[in-house]
Amino acid sequence: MPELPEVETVVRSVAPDIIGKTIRSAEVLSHRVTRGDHAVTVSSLCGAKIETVGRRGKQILIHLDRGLLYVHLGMTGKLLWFSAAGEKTFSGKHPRAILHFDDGALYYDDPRMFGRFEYYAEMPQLLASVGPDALTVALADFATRLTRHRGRIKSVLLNQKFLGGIGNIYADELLFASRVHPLAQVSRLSKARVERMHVHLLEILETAVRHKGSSISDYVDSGGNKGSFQQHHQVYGRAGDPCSRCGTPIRRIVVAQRGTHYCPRCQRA
DNA sequence: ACTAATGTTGTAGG
DNA sequence: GCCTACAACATTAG
Repeated sequence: MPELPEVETVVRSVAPDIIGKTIRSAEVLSHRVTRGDHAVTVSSLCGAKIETVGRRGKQILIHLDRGLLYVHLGMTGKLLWFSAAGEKTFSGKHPRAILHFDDGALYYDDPRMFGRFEYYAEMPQLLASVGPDALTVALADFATRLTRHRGRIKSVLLNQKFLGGIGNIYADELLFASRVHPLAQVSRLSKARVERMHVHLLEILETAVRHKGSSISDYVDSGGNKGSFQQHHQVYGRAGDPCSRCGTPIRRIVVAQRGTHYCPRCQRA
């Protein structure tokens, strides 16, 4: 569900719901999503005030006046805000954690439970291993970091240690826009090709954020609203469809255990 | 019944 | 250590 544009959209939508508010009570319902001692998590969260809501790659960082709430949406995680005033939005069917405020409640809903919802008294090391954010990385940084990785470009793009935030959808869309074959070896990419990839990376992510992300199956923001960038996908989920550039059918292969979509004519090996 | 799904982690082998 | 492939995690939808 969530790559950088979706996570950014969630952060932007949930921030005004909770910033400056105090958690009155907390419920933790899953031992998989929230690890450690649930009683400690609940007692730590109770009475804490939300100061800021931020993001690094796909990681959501909710800073409290005492510690940090770390949220990763995994594949199917959602943060849903329920206003006590009424206007019910989206009813999650798999709540894994709930924060109650005076004027509403924030639900962490996640059917597959691949996500995380964890409290840390101190800044965790989780963040250290994630590379710079893909939305703001400078060309020089992008190019330098690329040379430190080897293997297939698609695999490297999915590696969060390289850049934070790119997932399966945006990796495929970026490679199509840049006309790079997903199996291309990173070491063989020309300087011009790398520059082109950097331009398209920022362009695609910014556009996707403007469209509030891609709603492929059930992704929604904290108000239950879907994104619309899926309407602009050129290759992702379009196997067999004609390429928008040349008309050749889009092909689907598996790379790094992920479905990978590309145009065999526009993206030569 | 079978397959694939927006993600990450651990294991084994090269 | 880095890379690849594979399995695993748990659930839903086509």
